[in-house]
Amino acid sequence: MGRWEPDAQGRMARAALELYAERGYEQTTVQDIAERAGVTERTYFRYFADKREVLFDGAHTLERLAVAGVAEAPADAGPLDAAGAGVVRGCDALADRYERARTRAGVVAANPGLQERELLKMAALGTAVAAALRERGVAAPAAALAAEAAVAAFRVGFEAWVASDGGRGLDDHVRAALADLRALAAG
Amino acid sequence: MGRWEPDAQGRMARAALELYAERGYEQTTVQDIAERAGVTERTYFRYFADKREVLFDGAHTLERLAVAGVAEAPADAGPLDAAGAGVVRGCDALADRYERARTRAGVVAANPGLQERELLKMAALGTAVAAALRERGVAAPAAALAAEAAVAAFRVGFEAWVASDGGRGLDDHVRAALADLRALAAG
DNA sequence: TACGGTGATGACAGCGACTGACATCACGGT
DNA sequence: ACCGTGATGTCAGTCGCTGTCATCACCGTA
Repeated sequence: MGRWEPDAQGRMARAALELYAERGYEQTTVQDIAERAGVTERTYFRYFADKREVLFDGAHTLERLAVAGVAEAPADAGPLDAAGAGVVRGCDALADRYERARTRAGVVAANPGLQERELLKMAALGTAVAAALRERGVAAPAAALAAEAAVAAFRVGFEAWVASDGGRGLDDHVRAALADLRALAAG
Repeated sequence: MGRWEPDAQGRMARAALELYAERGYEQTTVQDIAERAGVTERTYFRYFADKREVLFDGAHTLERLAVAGVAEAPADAGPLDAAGAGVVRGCDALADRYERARTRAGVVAANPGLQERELLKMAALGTAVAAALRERGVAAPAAALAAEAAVAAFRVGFEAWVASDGGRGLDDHVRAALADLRALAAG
């Protein structure tokens, strides 16, 4: 693999997921990833902030979709409805990547450090959704709570999805979690 | 400070918070903390797993209180009520430490790495509360969602507390967030 | 008092994550 | 053929973190 092969970032992301899944996150060095991708360690750190970030380069897409979903929710939808519409829209970012999502979820579940990063991304998603809600005129505290609740439902739905056989879509699971949440709060 | 002065852990925790607040987390080395506490770097890592953990040694107390609060909630309380009672009970762990909590919150807010750790602790709190709810006979999915929601309310309440002048107690803010959450879900 | 066991600490070497500085390379335009 | 530009390689260095072993203070016991 030459020095100027295209898609260095994609090669590194794939190499990292493979290695993390094969031998574990801690047993993989950044140099291992760089070698498999045909670059040097220094180049890795030009694309990814640290050893973990390579697993989270799709987070931005998810966030962008969710914000769009909130903005385009019906005008008469309440805060929780709008936030729910956002995270359901975000599901499009992962819809056709069930296998990869499953592998990745297994890697993350096996390492607390990676869980930390995932939680930070989810928190950022919540912040973005909350901002989108305020854009709709929702008051700040209600926006924060509705966003947090919707993101919690997304997480629960995501976990159910990767634990399933993939027969139903991620969005189905997330919608079910949102419905559960409403039932809970009412009870 | 001699080699065998008592309360090495407490000294290190105080030194770390001071240094993180004075010059920032990244500008502080573990050796700086160890020196101010009168120990060596190696001793630091015998008490704390890493450079961040020194700010989170109270998390266990919070978790234990919350679990007790859930277990002792009225038998006829719903899942969200019981989870809410848990996080309200957890407030006792911080009730008389407003100043320290404020300083610590500022340090954490200034560093994404510390936010990650805080999120992990909150997730662990949610897991523990969910387990306590299942102990009460709540079904697994409902327990997870109720716990997540209650922890979200705790976080919102905590943020309001440290942003306030400390006139009202942390538990007041958390109770208000829980009430907001109910109103939201109903709307 | 002398002695030995025990737990905490210090000293040291080493790996790996991450960064800054500078050289080098491929490519496109002139 | 030349040059500017951006991506990459090379190198040195700091810091987080760990394993290993020696050392120290304390405590019980003879």
